[in-house]
Amino acid sequence: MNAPRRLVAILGPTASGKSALAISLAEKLNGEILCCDSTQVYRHFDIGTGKVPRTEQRGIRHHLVDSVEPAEVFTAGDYRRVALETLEEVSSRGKLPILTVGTGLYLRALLEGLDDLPARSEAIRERLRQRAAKNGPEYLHRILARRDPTGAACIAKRDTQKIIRAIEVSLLTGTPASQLLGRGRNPLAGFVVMKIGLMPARALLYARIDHRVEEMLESGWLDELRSLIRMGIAPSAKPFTFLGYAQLREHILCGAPLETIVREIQQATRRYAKRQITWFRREANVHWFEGFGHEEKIKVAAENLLTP
RNA sequence: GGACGGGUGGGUGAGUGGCUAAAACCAGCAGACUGUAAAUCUGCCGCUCCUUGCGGGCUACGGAGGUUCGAAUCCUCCCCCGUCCA
Repeated sequence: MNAPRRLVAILGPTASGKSALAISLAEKLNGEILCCDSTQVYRHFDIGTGKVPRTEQRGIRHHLVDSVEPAEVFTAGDYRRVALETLEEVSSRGKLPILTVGTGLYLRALLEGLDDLPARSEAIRERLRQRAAKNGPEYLHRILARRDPTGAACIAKRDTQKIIRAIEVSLLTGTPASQLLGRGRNPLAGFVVMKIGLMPARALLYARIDHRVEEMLESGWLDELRSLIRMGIAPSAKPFTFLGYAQLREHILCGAPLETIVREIQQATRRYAKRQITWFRREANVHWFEGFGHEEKIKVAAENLLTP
């Protein structure tokens, strides 16, 4: 049995300075960065997803960024597969893997594993959505209640997305999803995980989010989007639904006033940050720091925590 | 100076005698979430008390009075805002 290797995960809401802290730690601790973010894995969507530009990476390797094409659908299961390989590869070279975590579900998928459930089936989903459209918003929940009463009790009547997945799983496996959950999870083995959480004061975080949206626009976000549209990426491609991209597209294609759009994006981003915070609060064994990752004192404190 | 229109909870705004602590929406807060997760969904949202109940008390619809068993809603005066006339 090999000695357990180390893995660092930096979690925090958007704009809390995860990247800055990760780069600083990587420089000092011989690390490389693995992104754990559902949007940065997409190629060509750079500014709005908050990717660190090459010029600011300070020579630290960033993995898992830009690994799929915009037209592809990338899910938590896919992330787990790719991330496991990368983790193995990085750590086999003696480098400390540092995860920057914006997407809590992806971190959970990697650390705790996913049950062995079938992947999505577009055909089933399409059929269910059509029937739902005809029969009202709570129709699908009634279907689920018949097939899987236990599962249905845990999902809100109008949470169509989760209901569809539950029905999908029960159709594909012949067994209610609620009975399959919690059986085949295979947690990550062989790593000691250190979780560092960034939790700046709410008001400061919100102010920084607002400011960052402006900065993204100043650094050419709109031009990036225009060129993405010109590239001919299908309008239904997933990355076009990402925060900000969706709203800015309205501006470009329908002429919605930019000023209003900016406020909407800031608002939506603040709400997103709040959801991330809710998720991360439940995460076990996190060393929380009350500040931003780019603050010198936080960098020092985090480094001390990781250097025995 | 005169004529209208208007002032409602953090914001927009409905309500024109009791069913109204006051619709709806937004913001805010809290929560759930195993293959779309930057997604999707849920709850709370005047203050306060407890035996946490479709519970009690207090405060609230610009201000002060009044009518009424009962007023955000009707009347009087005052203050403020907008538009128009002088």
